[in-house]
Amino acid sequence: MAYLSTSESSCIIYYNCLALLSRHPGPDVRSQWEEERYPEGIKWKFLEHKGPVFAPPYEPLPENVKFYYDGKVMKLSTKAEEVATFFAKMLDHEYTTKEIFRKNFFKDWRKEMTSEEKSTITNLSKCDFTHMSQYFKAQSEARKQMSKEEKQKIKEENERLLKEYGYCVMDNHKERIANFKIEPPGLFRGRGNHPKMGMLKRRIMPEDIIINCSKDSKIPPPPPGHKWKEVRHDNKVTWLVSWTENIQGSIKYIMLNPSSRIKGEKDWQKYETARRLKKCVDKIRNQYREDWKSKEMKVRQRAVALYFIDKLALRAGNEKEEGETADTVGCCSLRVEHIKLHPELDGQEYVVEFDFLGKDSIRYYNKVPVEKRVFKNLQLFMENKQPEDDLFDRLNTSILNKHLQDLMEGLTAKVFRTYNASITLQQQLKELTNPDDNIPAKILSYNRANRAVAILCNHQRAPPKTFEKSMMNLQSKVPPLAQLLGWGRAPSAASQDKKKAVQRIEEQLMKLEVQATDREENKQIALGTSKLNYLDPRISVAWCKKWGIPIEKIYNKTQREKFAWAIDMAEEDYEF
DNA sequence: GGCGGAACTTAGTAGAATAACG
DNA sequence: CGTTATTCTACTAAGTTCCGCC
Repeated sequence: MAYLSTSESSCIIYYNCLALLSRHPGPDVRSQWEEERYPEGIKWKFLEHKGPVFAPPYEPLPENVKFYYDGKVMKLSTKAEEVATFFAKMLDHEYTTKEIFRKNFFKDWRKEMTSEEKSTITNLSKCDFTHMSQYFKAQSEARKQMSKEEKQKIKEENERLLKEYGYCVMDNHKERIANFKIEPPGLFRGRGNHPKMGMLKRRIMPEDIIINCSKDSKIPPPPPGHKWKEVRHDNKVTWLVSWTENIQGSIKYIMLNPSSRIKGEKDWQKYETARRLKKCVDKIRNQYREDWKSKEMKVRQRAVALYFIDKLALRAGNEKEEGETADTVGCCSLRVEHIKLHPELDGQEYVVEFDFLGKDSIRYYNKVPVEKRVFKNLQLFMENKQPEDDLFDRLNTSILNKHLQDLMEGLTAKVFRTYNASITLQQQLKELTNPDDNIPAKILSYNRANRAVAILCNHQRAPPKTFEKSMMNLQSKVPPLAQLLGWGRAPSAASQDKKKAVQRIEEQLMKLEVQATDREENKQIALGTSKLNYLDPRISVAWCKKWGIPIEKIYNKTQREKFAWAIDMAEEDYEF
């Protein structure tokens, strides 16, 4: 078959094949196609790459850059100095004032010291890193001031590195690697109130590295004088390189770029699963509403949790090991203290007030009117419990997902987020797009639809530091234009040229207003995450085709590469 | 079921690159 | 053309899911 072709053009054939399938997205067709290519969990047949790029070795500080302990100059050993520089580089950051950060840092730093240093340096507060810090600031300033030629040289070196290490060959396709550089050593910066913040992330050596590639490929050589930890040939996984990180003891991977076949296919599959949910979501909703009445507490809890996941797009919420990570929760791990019940609030009945920290310690705050049965169940679940007790004490993600699997093949909690995000975009686009609008106004509508999803998924960002100023700048452009318009309108018998000029200015003015509105509404909302991970790109592609919007207005270059499959397959009548 | 490990997706942010401005 | 605002990319942390073992 065409898509098994090994020729250079097979990439195009592959996409065409996807396009063909998209018009007949039956499960048999796809599994047939997948089986042909990769029987039972086989991810590739050939994989060749150059291995990772290691962090540059530590360069000791120049002699004249001093570290002071208790007011006196102290020369540090190379190892201790390196760790000290990590701290010095973060001196301006709030992190370095936090008790936990300082405690963790100091403990790990001491491990790198010589016994002499260890006996001298016993109090972090007596350490003076300011000179080191100033040196680094000067360095980064100097980097900014570099000449064009010097900057060009660095750029070329980066390009060389990318060219040599940034690509691999997987099944006859040259693919871009997402992260071919090994994470450099430094101080761990967790998000939120992380118990391990400030700990030393150690330097990764070739001896830590597991290489994964095919037997018949050219195996990447370790750096001279070094050995890999292991070379394996596991084609049931997609990663090229892995190592174990020392903070949480978890495994890190080097994998392919989102533009790669293997990621694109998976992404497509994800949206197909969400579309299958669309077909049975009504039935599932009826089912969980029935389950609210169940005799079994476990079933009731499951049904209420699922209602939250569906209605509020909450994450599943796995249990976490206490003291290992920041205290954050998702649906199944909600505690009594995270919700407040209001039989009546602001004229609404049965309101649940949510207030908890979710992924990345982003706060979820929401007041939601729920159905009476849900409310009564919640009261029941909270009876005789302490604030720190689990709300759903008979439930976890594994129980929930097992149940979901029974309702639909491939259904898990996160599919609801994908489904609700994508269906919301589609609905909002239908509702908000005004056919008579010009392109900028239509794009504003698109962004608003996107924003509705971001709000649903609680995708927040810190307001940009220059937000107020940039708003002012934008506003200040309006009066001169308006004035110009006032002049242009005055003569009653305006020439053809003048009319055109007026029209142009009106357009500019309108564009400006649209821009200002968009920016204001976007202050604390991050659109990127939903765009990249939750919205079926075919919805956006179809919308662009339908309204004659250039796809570049919606997706930048990287995004177009990631969504190449969708851009190729979706027609203007695509329905999620 | 409970647990730990492995693999993979999803997440916000810092800083680089690029565009807009004067 | 240099400076500043905005956009994009790289980075890596933090989730979810699945699987094998007891």
